[in-house]
Amino acid sequence: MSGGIGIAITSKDLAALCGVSQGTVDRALHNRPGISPKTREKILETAARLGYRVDQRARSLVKGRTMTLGVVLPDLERRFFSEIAGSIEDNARQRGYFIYLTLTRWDPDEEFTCVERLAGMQVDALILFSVREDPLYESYLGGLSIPVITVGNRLSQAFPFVGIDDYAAAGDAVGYILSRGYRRILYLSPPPALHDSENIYAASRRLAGCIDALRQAGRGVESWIVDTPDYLMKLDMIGFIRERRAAILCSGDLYALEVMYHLASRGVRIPSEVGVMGFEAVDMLRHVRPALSSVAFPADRLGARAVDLALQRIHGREDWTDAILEHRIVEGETL
Amino acid sequence: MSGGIGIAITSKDLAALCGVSQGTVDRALHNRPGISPKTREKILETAARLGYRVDQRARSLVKGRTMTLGVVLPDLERRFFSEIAGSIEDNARQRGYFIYLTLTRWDPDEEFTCVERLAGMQVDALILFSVREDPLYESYLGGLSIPVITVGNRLSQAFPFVGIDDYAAAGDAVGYILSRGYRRILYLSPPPALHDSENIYAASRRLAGCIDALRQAGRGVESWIVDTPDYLMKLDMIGFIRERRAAILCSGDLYALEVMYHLASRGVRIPSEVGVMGFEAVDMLRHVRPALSSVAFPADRLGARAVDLALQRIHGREDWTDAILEHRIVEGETL
DNA sequence: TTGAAAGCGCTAACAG
DNA sequence: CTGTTAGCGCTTTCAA
Repeated sequence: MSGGIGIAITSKDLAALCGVSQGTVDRALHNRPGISPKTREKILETAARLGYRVDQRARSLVKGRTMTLGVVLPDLERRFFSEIAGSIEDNARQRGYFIYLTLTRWDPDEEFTCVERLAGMQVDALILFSVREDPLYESYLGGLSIPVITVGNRLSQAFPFVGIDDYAAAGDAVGYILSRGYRRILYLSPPPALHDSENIYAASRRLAGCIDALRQAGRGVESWIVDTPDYLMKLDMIGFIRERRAAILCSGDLYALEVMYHLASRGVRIPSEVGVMGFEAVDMLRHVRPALSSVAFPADRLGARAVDLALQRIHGREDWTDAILEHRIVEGETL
Repeated sequence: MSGGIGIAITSKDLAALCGVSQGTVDRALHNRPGISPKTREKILETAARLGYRVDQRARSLVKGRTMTLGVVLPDLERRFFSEIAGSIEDNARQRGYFIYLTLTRWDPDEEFTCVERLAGMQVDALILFSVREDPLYESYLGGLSIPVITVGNRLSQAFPFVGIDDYAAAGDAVGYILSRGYRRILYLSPPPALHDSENIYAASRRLAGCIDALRQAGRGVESWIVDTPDYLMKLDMIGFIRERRAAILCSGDLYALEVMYHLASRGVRIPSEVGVMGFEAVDMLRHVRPALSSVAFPADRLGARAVDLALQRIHGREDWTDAILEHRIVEGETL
């Protein structure tokens, strides 16, 4: 035995071996009525003995459904994505669906390629975290013969969306920071879009939520926004920050870790001198000290809802509504 | 537009619309010889205009290859798995393959289900991190009509294996701990198999490597093995451990974090009182203090090699050899 | 250069 | 109860 030397057996083979027609074999295999117990028994027995397995792609050709969902994500590095991918897989498999997983690496062109190829594979629906922004692309997606569900990063009202309220989440984060007594707040935002074709919906909603919350906080609050890749250098205005207690709200836990690492190397103490808050609440970090204050998203439920929506649309239901699930402030030790 | 209302167009439609035969359409689409530039142009033009896309599953039926790889992993929680999944996806996609991702949740029965369903989908090869141990299962896998590549956890010599040398890695970890001056070492091992059907190859190799290295270290070294789920309680012999400097080698970074968290809550200082070492070297933890000493696996290269092997076997090459890639000690601040 | 026909493996509809 | 036929969408002969 050296792995994969077997020879596949077809329903036609089965028919020949049992001396019946293919139709009868089919009846036995999917125990449908209109077949005598004897013949069924015989067919089932030889099928089992020979390890017959129905060819799902042939089946899908006639059934018109492939029982697979196309999933398009930027990567699996960020815990949010691996969590949502896991959740989608779980839910899909439990309902008899497979998932084709494709990663775009944050490249809008790559995303198009992925979608195009998945469409060629005739997936029954698409679950898409889009990083692409482009009216033509949207009408292209709308013109596909399969339902498209967007997740995490909204594309347009035309497609069902599953995600959190990023605007409110950022606002709540700011609110939490304020409630901890900070009056000097810096928001570390992802850089603005490099190209027109980038979809930064979630990031811009967060930024807006942050700005508005800071504005509402009124005169007593000083604030900064940093959105450049050299943010660590920018933070070396920390001499300045250290003057009086300031807090840094980071648009992701990973950035928060980098910031904390950087601050630590500068001898800044957290949270006594500078407070830090993340965004995403990576599970693994629950075991790390100091525990990072953050905003948690229900990634597993997002994945479940995305699959729900996909299956609903597959089964022809047109009365979908977006699913905005609740975020949650995670109180840690860094504020 | 409301997402997925388009109607798919077939090569037959194309033929009718252009007033040619399906065969001619095919020649145009895959620019094969035997067609006049004119007709080709016309066909290509209408194909583009109508958004024709070849149905890959129909194509696969006649071609005999689905251009998809089945990937079976325990979960995506552990960074090692999400990293290897990402790497497999990257490499596969670059070579024109899709991946069906399935997760077993560490359940041997679930694993069988996944493999069985993937086989039904006629994937061209299987990349499998197996948690199942069972001679029947192995011969079942060997009897499949597709190649099986094992990754991370060896199944048997019958299947190509891509992984690291767990035995040596554990030995090196012990060696590193010794080199840091520790003479009292505790190894935190995953629990032994609960059922006969569990494949704990990697874990047992690590344990063996650890034991042998400790034995070789000789008389001057005291050691303990803990392999029960209540390991944190067991660690509360730390009053004892604290007597003289001891080190805890954990079979995974996550355990190491838990241990450190636990020790911290007991007021034990790391590494001055107790040293801790992990296994896996999760990338995100590079930004966490104290930086965890650990053993790194080249997950991305493992994924790449697994895809290589899969494609080689798909293309009929039988002269495979296992790919044992190098691990690396990551010097952190916890030892 | 093009068309017609057969077939991949399966299911569904209609006869018998 | 069972067989035959047609067809899913494509590719691949083999004729014309």
